[in-house]
Amino acid sequence: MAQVRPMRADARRNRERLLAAAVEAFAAQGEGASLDDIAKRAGVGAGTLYRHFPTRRALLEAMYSDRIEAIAERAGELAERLPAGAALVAWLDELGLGMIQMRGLRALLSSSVGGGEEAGRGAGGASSDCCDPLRQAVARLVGDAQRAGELRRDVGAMDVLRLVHGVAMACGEAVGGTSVGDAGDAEGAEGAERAEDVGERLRRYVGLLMEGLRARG
Amino acid sequence: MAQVRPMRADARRNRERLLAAAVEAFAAQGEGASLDDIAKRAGVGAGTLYRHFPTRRALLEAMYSDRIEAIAERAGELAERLPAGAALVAWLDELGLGMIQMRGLRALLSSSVGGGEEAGRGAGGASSDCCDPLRQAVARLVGDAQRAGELRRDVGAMDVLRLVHGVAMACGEAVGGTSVGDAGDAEGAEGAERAEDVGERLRRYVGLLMEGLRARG
DNA sequence: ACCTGAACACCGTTCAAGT
DNA sequence: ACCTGAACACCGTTCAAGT
Repeated sequence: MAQVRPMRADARRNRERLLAAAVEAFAAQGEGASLDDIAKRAGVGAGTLYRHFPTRRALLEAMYSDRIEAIAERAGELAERLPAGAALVAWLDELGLGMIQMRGLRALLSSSVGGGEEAGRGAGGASSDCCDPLRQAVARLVGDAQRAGELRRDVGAMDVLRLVHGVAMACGEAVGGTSVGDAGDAEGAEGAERAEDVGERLRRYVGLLMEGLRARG
Repeated sequence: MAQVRPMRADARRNRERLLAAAVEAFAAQGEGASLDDIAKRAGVGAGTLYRHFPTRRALLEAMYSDRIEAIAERAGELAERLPAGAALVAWLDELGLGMIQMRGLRALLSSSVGGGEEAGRGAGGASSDCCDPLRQAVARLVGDAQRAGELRRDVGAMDVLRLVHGVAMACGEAVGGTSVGDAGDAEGAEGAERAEDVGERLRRYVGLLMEGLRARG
């Protein structure tokens, strides 16, 4: 699992630089930022990027895997502190906010959850997946809520994940952090909204959704 | 609104050919089919495509405007034949199925509804929009259902549109009609599912969603 | 008035040559 | 073992030349 032999010092440094540049680029230009551009920002050759991250998806996974695991771990904390139904709602809010903040994560989950066609699945063993921790987390919370009689028993964990994913995608685009002074359209980020507004909308939508998923007494 | 002067015969013919080729290409290759390819299929020069459809979005709008209007008109029929709540559900099912069948329509609605970043809004007067008929249709059905006491009054028509759009996006990719024998991955359309399965899932999800949106008596 | 297709810019991806 | 960067293929877009 871990590297058999530690990476050469320059390789490790390049890897870090690439990841940092990628975070910047995706934040500023959204998904589909130019890979060539990322390599240049990082000050490495294009080939080096491909050596470390053979696909765009691999790069996204590396960027977000820490954050994904952190979100997955929150499930355990919430499950301890809150009743099962509330824990599920709270966790889904956090997941949705994560997807709104990290544009790339949406594409990842998209292909991981069977949602869309962006960020094509890697060729090969399609099964192992960076979103596995999320799947496990939602399975646990959904199971708890069902056993507690707070959630319909005719929906599965994947249904819940898919629905929240869809809702988050439908919530709109929050205006990104460091938007570079693009020479493009005037009027600034047309159509984008204040991050808080989008976040609030997400919570409303997750609430409505949960209303439908709640077990009827 | 209508053409001031009728198009020259060859122009009209090319336009038809381009639309037919586009329908084929989008069905076979999904969104983001090559525009150059579409021009070649249609047997016209690349410049001709741009003359008729300056942006990818313009092409998609022209392709789907008939279908969009047909769906919008269904709202009136359903409103006459069914109680307000049932009419809304039935119409949302049809809209969702439309979005699943027409991959391009999802991207259109995405940008139209403030959902995603695909299919960038056309520069210029962003207000007029091919999805206006859908907006009007949903506004009518939502209003009816609210007046009939069958729908919460704290949600707006756009909320409903966004939610159903999100749910449809989350439903997964139906396997397309005429999938050309691509030399790509083995195993056929990996991850795509039988159209009926996706359609059934959509109906389930719309049902769950409506459960949350229903007015509590 | 409209069409053609060569030309240009840009991006992803590969690979021979370097250290 | 890893990096570089030129080279290639592909796609969107424009525009001078044609009819």
